[in-house]
Amino acid sequence: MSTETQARRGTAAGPARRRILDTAAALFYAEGIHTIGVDRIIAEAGVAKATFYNHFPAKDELVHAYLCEQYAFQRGVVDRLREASVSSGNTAREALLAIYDHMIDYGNSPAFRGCPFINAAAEYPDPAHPVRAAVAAHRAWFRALMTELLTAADDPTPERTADILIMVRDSLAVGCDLDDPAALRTTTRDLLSRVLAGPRTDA
Amino acid sequence: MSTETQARRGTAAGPARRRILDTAAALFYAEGIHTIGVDRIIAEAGVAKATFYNHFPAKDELVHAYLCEQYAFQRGVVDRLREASVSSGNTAREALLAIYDHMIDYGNSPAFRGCPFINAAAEYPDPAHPVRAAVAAHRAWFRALMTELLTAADDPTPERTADILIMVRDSLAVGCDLDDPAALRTTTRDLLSRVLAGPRTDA
DNA sequence: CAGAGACTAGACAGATCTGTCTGGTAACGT
DNA sequence: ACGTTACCAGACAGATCTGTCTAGTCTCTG
Repeated sequence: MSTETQARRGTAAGPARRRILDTAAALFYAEGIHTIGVDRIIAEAGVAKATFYNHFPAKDELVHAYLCEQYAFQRGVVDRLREASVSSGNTAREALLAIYDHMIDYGNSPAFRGCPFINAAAEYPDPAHPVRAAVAAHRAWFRALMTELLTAADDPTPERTADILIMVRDSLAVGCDLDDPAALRTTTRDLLSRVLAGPRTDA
Repeated sequence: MSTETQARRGTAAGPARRRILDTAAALFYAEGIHTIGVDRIIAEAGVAKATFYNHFPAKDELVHAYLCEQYAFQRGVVDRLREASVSSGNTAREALLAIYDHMIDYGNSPAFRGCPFINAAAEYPDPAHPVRAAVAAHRAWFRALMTELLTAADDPTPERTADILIMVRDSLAVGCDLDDPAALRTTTRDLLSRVLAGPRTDA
């Protein structure tokens, strides 16, 4: 099969599959995974049921694809932020803070409803479920990213501080959904200022 | 109706209602709320369906009761911890750290599956739903508790630091479920040491 | 003893969910 | 022109979910 055909209506990138994934992502994120039925996704995506089950043999496959796309999306955002930071001549510490500023902005957007991975994990408690593996992959990526930036920023204990920054990320996602996200802007910056220079020696 | 009768099999404290609440709490927490059907609660509690719907007119009422009990339970635990701390002559700061140590222990228990309130909120995104109100009440209590202890511990900015400690709590709950809870013991203590003496002036 | 109230057992209705299957349309490549 | 393939429309099966209802038991109270 020619690549030209694939680009137009190939199995891997057909417009139906895209529509399914986009509507599923919006619905899963906004209303939860278990509450959204396949019928609703089909109706809102304007897709036949057979087409849906042709692209995704089971609902779980769609859920997994949804998380994989979220993962890729976040990596893309971070990559662009880092490039912008590098081309501006920023330090690694400034690049790291830019990532958190972006997360705070995102948490303040009206559609924000928490971290898709944390929310999915709450709905899939079984550690052996593929959803949990997707969540773990995303977390491993973020941990490595933090460690790398902290090392470049000459943090005295990059792995340790990275673990702390993951905690900051998680609490930011939870708090922006459950508390006042505007207040968390100040709180998070304060927290980062207390965290980013290493453990205290004067306490 | 005499209180004696109530104690034995009264409407407010019948053993059937207790069994329903206990099994529902265990199942909701371990496997999620939407995934647990009323039939399963009824079967595992050994209760007739009519009895269930007599005590809880709808499943949502049971969910709400489940969260209210969790709230009461946590308040009880904290109250006992504070009393123990006071009778040991501990400072407010030590009492606060004891609460976090207890949360870390809890997060390291094998049955730990995250914070029941955060998990419930993930399953009930609608801000107008009673579940969200129960979550907000619990968070308001915890914020007030932190502020009180920090004020007693002479923290220079108790409200601000309290907001940060809520973030620490949330990330602890998420992380103990999704990451290695044993590692979070060290990480959290490190984080608290960086946080608890106020914002840095040397950075 | 008689009545009230909590409880059990389980059928039942109606909706919804996942997944399958049939049948038809339209665009493409050979 | 023909076959392939992606797609649409919708019926259907089987399970499961919430909630209602009937009928009967048991225990305590008056």
